[in-house]
Parts: sequence; structure tokens; C-alpha cells
Amino acid sequence: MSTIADVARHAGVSVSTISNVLNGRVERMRAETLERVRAAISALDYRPNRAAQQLKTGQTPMLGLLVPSIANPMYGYIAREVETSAQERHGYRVVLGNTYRNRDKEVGFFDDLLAHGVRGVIVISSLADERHFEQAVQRGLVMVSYDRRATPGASSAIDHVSVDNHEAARLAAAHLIERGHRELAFVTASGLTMSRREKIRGFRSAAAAAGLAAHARVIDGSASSDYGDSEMADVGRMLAARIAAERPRPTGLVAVNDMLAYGLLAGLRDAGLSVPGDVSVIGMDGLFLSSLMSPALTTVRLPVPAMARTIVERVIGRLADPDIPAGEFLFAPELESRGSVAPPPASASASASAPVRRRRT
Amino acid sequence: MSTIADVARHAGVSVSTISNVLNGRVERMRAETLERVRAAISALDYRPNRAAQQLKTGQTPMLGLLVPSIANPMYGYIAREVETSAQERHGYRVVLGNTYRNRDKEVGFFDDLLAHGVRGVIVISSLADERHFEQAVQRGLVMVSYDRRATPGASSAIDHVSVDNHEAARLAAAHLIERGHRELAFVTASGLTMSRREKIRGFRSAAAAAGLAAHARVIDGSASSDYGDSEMADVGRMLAARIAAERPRPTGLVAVNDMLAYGLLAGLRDAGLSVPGDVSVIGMDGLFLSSLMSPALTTVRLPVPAMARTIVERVIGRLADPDIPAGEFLFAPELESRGSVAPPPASASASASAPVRRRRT
DNA sequence: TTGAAAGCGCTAACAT
DNA sequence: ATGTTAGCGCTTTCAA
Repeated sequence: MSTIADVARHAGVSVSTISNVLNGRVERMRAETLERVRAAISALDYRPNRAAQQLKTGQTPMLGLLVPSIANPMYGYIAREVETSAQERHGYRVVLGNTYRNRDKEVGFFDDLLAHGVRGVIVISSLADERHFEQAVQRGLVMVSYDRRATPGASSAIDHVSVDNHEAARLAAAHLIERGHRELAFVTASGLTMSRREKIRGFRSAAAAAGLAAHARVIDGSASSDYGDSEMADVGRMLAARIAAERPRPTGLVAVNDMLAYGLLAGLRDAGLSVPGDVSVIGMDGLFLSSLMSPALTTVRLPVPAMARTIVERVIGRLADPDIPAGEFLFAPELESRGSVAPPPASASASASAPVRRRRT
Repeated sequence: MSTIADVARHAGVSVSTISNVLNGRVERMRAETLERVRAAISALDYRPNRAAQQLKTGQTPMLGLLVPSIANPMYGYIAREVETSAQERHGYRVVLGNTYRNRDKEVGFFDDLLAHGVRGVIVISSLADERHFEQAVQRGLVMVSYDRRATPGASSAIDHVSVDNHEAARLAAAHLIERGHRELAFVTASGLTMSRREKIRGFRSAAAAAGLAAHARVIDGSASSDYGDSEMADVGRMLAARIAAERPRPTGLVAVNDMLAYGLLAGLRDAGLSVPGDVSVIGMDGLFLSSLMSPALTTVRLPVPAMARTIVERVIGRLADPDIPAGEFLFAPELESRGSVAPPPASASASASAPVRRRRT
């Protein structure tokens, strides 16, 4: 690897001249000099040493990306979009970390980023406690959080980029209602994160709007395993057995995300129930895997590429100008209709428990 | 962030003393001094600046990880295992890059790693041309490649860690044969990578051993999209339609990987065929998603965590001692029997095309 | 047993 | 329009 001094020697100029062209300070430079420098750079195939630049400027074109587990297809999808956008649009590289939703791992990741001189970090978490994030910001990190709206009233020097979770769940429930379902359930893993709370509100508001408030329950459970990537699917599978046994049994299920929906699909099948014959299921996320399921999963699609672009722009933008205040960015979801939703079975709509549609409340 | 000078001042010693304890040179140090230094370090919550260390030593605890796309669940799985092992067992961080199987992107990634002072890289590729890898090694990178055995006779300063692909496909085909299948097909995406070639050989050898050489075809196709993560599944889905129309139609399908098998499952369903009633399907990889498919996919499981550990140990080991020669590391796969394999339908085994089992060749 | 000092490759005043 | 130089934070001889 050649250094800036090698290039200077080769071009017959001083190192500062090289540094100047490297940093675009070429206005008052003689064209001929610039030419010679450019030639020397490519002749030696010179690349500036980032560590040296970093030491000097405190800046380095790298971002941290924290995910619960990159083996989870949803995080893999987001990570791909984030990395691609950071790289192609801004020339930044991405340092990845799996946290398994563990606070200490998150803190350790922030420590290491700081030690490496990486100042921007993108966080996908769902930890209830947000204090170590604010602490990391105090220590100099510029942070953007995905899918976790700021706690109302909290200070937050952190950007928040997320889908409109309320709307997503509302869309899902409304779709079920529109297809004739009268017994609904929102199915989720235990642990109330901000986003789950909003999804539940959206689900309930759709039900209430149709006069179905009393027929919209929330069913949750936790996985046996501590943290695996099949965790969500495991929860869905387990809850499916419970749902199959409920009376009245809900005919329309809104899953908190696609992975949990996959578990629901498998679990309902195990229980001898047909989807969408006996029970309709709708997911949230819009993973490409959903179209491969049997039946293909109807889902609420998140605009992941657009969200990723915003996330990256925000970190890099605020890295360049620390005065830009943190903000919230909400994206609109979209219903993707496939095969897992159908009208409820005749027996269900004839049942005594089913209220008349749009009855007064 | 405090510096080594701050710590030295705080402890009332020189910076070299601090550096000495940082680097474990404490044998001939007075216990009391060591104590004071340790106290100062934790009092100031001091972390050495990695960029400065890197500049001085040329080393930094980071690894590059190159994948075609992290949104592909298999690469996500491997990436998680690699990152976790690098972090927890060696204290290394991981820089991730998506290449979309694009040569220029791979080269650009190597360039950036070098510029950042990252010397170790793990590569998951399937590009036919390996020259830019060797070039990167020349430029100073220590490289480990996943699932791509060295071209026989090639120089290779690159470690190769992979599953025994021949054995994996042999296992799959043997399982089908053992269940009574007589018309077999190996289904894959077009483009002969090293690993696909070996899988095909393994598939054929199992068929030959059962006297079924003439009844074991290879079916391949390419996706319409350039590179998407659903690429493999798309290929499977498309090929399923073709397979459904074949006469005699194979009853036992070995898919080159799980993702393609998912596409096969969906496509066969589209074609009105039942799995495993009409056709049996077996995948390769052992993704957790496979157990969620309908029917649950029988597959050949790769020992991913063990492979990831070896991969990481090799890069880091050879980073520490460049004299260690590159090697090949082969792992044994294992059959995971689930619901997508059953005996062939009676009509198939009665067909004129079916040879007698173990007939002489 | 500890300290002084040179230097890794770069940037950016400041000089010229 | 270009050159000189101090210094970013650390490691490591070499000296004391």
C-alpha cells in the first residue's frame, strides 16, 4: 500500500497538495498540477488510509447496525436495504452486530463503535429500557432507531423511523371484517413494545368501528426458547393450538408479524384446521417468503427500501450536521392480498356469538 | 473520550507504562504500579482508540464478511453464526457487504477493507471467476471462502470451508430411493458452481449404486430476475411447472438448497400436484423455516454453527500467524426427515418406466 | 521497573 | 499556487 508521501514524490509536489486534491480543494490549483497528481494517484493505485484520516478528522465512513438477529428474515431484509443504500448512495460501510435482545451486548457494541471511531449507528431493538441508548448518544453516537417511536414526552436525541403500526393493524383487521369475519383476534408474542401496543390499538379501532369491540381479543404467549430466530414462529405455532381450542373460536387472525403468522399457519394445520377454510390469517411485514407459504400469506407490506433509505440519510445527514434535530418518520403500510384470507365458514357466521354487522354500539 | 495520556497523568506514570499494561507486558511491573494504572483506566472509563492502534500496528479487530445477499435466510443464518463467534470468542467485529454476486462489488469491498486496515475477510460467493480473490490475497488480505472448494490444482492461499456436498446429495437421493422412488431428479439453478457440480455427482452416484443411473436427471433453470432473494425460490417455482409436465414425471426431487425447495413446494401445489402424495421433495441446508413449510420439508442439514466457528478461527488464526498454510475443511451433513418425502404413488411404481430395484447394470 | 521519543499516514493551519 | 509542519492516539525500541 502506497502512502500519501509516495504519491507526492511521484507527482513531484508536497503532501499537502495531494491532501488538497483528495479533499476537493482544487479551485486555485494549476490544472497541470492537478493532472499530475491525479496521474500519480492512479499510477500508484493509491487509497488513503482510513485509520489515519479517522485519527486526524474523527470521521470515518462507517455505520453500525444493530439487529436482534440477522438470521431473522425481516432483519436480514432491512439490513440488506440499509447496507446497500449506505454503500451505493453514500460510500459508507456497515458494521453489523447481533444483540439477541441483550442489553449488555448492545452496550458492548456501542463501546466498540466508539473505540473504532464509528459515530453513526442504526438500532433495531425492542428492549423496554431505552436508557443505554440515550447514554450512547451522550457519549457521541448519532443514533437512528427503527420501529420504535419515541416515548411520548421523552427527550430523544434519537431519530425514529417506523411504519405506521396503528394503521397497519387497522388495515389488517378492516380487511378481515370486510370479508365477513366477526370473531377476531390479534396474535402476538408477550412483552409490550411500543410498536405492539400501537398495533393492538389499530386492531381494536378497526373492530370498534365495525361495532365488534367485544369480539376482538388479543392473544399472546411467549416462546420456550430464550432467543432463537424461530422464536416468533414458535410462539405462533404454540398459540395456534390454543386458538383452535377456544370457544367461540376466532375466525380472523391478525398476526403481529409475518414470522408469527408462519407459525400460526403451521400450528393451525397441526390442529386439523384449514386456512382459510376454517380460519383466516393475515401477517405484517411483507417478506418475500410469505408468497411461498401454503396458503400464500395475505399480509400488510412495509415499505422497507424507502424506510432504509431514510434511516441511512438521517444518520449520515446528522453526522455531517449535528445541529439537525432528531425527528420521527412514519411510513404508510399497504395491504397485500393473497390466499390466507377468505370469508368465514358458514357455521361461524351463523353462530349465536356473531353480532350483526355494523350494529349500533 | 479520554486518551492514554489522560490515564498516564491520572496514574502518575508515563504513557508507555499504560501501553504496557494494555498489551499485557506486566511481568516486571511493580504490583502497586499495575494497581494504580488499572484504577486509572477504570476511573476514566478508558478505551484505547482502535484507529490509533491500527495506524501503529497495522492490526484491527475486525473482519469483513461478504455475502451475495443478507436477505437470503441461509446467508443470514451463516452471518449470524459468524458474527457471534467472531465477537464472543475472539472480540472481533464484522463489516458486512452484499455483493449481489457482482464482481465489481466484491472488488470494491476488498478495497475498502484494505483502506480501513481490515486484513481478514470471509467470502461467500459463487462467481465462477476466482481471480480477483487471489488478487486481493496478494494485496494483503487473509481470506476464507465458504462453500467453494478449491479448484483442483489451483494455488490457493485461500481457506475453503464447506460441507461435503457430494455426501449431502448422495444422502438425499439415497433417502428417496430407500423410500421406493425410481424416477429421480436433481433440481437446481443454472450456472455450475463447484458445489453444485459436486452435489450432482453425489446425486448420480446414489442413483448409480441403486441401478437407477438412467432414471436420474438433472433439471435446471434460471430466474427471470437478475438478483433477488426470492431468486432461488422463483427458479424452483418455475421448474415445478416444467416437472409437472414431464413424462415420465419424476416422483423424487432433490433440490440444490432449501430455498429452491420452497419454490418447488409452491409450484407443485400450483400445478395441482400433492407433496408428498404425488411427488416427494428433499432440500439441502436445514433452515429453521423448513419446518414451517407445508408439508414440513425433509432436508439435509448443514452443521452451520460448527462451520462458522472454523471459518472464524481460520481467518483469525492466519491473521496472527501468516505462515499457517491455507487448507480445506469439509463438514458432514445430516439427513433431517420430515413430511415432504413419502413412498411414490402406486401408479408411478407400476409404470413401465420403473426399473426393478437393484437390477444389474 | 519505568520513561522519552520517534513515527504510523493523514489533515489543515500557516508560511511562502 | 504550493510547501512546511504540528499533531491526532497509540506502540515500541532504547535509555536510564
